[in-house]
Amino acid sequence: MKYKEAKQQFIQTWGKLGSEWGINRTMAQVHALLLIAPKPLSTDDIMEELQISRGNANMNLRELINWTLVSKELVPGNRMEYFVAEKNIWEVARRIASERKKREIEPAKQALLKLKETEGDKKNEEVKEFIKMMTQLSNFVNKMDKTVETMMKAEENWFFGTLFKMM
Amino acid sequence: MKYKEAKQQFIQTWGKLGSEWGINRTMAQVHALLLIAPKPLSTDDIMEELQISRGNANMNLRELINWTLVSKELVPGNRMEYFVAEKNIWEVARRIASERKKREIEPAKQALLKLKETEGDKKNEEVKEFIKMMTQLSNFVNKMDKTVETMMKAEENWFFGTLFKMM
DNA sequence: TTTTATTTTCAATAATTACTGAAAGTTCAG
DNA sequence: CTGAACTTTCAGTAATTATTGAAAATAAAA
Repeated sequence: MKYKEAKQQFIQTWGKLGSEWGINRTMAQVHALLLIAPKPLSTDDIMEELQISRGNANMNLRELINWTLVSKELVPGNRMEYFVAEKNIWEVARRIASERKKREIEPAKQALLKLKETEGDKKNEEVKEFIKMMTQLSNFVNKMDKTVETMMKAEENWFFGTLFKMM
Repeated sequence: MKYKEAKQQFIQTWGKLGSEWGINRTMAQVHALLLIAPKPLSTDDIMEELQISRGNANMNLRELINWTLVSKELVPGNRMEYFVAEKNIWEVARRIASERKKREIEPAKQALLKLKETEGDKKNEEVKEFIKMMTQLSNFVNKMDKTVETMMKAEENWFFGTLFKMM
């Protein structure tokens, strides 16, 4: 496969994967573009490559910056803003994990913790089942949370190395 | 908090978490309802509880069955279909991981593997950067894939136990 | 300061995704 | 068989989510 085709296919693949995991498709495509760019890209570069509007490009770039996956870079002698992505994939994975933990897991964890304390007749089958399930879920989410924390602190080779020794 | 309120809140929480991770909100809500149900539920029960149409309830139940998270259960002396969810959360997690691996990770993995073999001038900065990134991503996805495989075979206490010894 | 370049915002609109409800299909008791 | 009970499908519609583009805001240069 030729480079140009491969590039387009990567952008599509990354966009599709993102949208399957609840990430805006265009945001994932902008990320893909920056991941493979050997030099910083401007908003206009991104608009051109993905054929999207300035507003769309701008919003998704800001969002990628919020996710700490992309940062601004000043190109000397140039007023325009340029953007670069974090290129180390382990670091990328850690940052995504960290953001999703903060945005989605933690709130769910808090909610489950409260729900575990539901009042009610402990003899009632429904109430019993409910509390049992909330307890199970709460325990599980806590363990997943700790796993992500371990990952966030860990160095890649050590993490997977240790993990694969388990197998 | 009273049971009725807690139940509604759990359904909302689970639905929200699902939709944030690319799962149809209603499907997640049906799942929530079945997770806390002490007895099998009929399509009508679910329509009533979630205030949704028969078509919607039916489609989401089928989809949950495809995900192997829910199964049909025949209630003797009754023609109607009843549904139960797998209640062991570790098992639920394994099945979700297994399905997402199959549906989303594997295809991406295959695509990256092909893209790594992109032809082109190896002196060209863009081509060099592209191949470097595809190689990194491919390696990473392979490791994640293996991790999920380990998890799928493992018993919960052993898995988290071993993992937490790492910390 | 004024002008010009650039970024941000957001109301209007488009695109996508999800839902309804009734008709068609299936299953089973009589 | 036949008909009632129940399930599935899917065209039409509703709801949600994403995008555009132009005006407002900001920042740098003249």
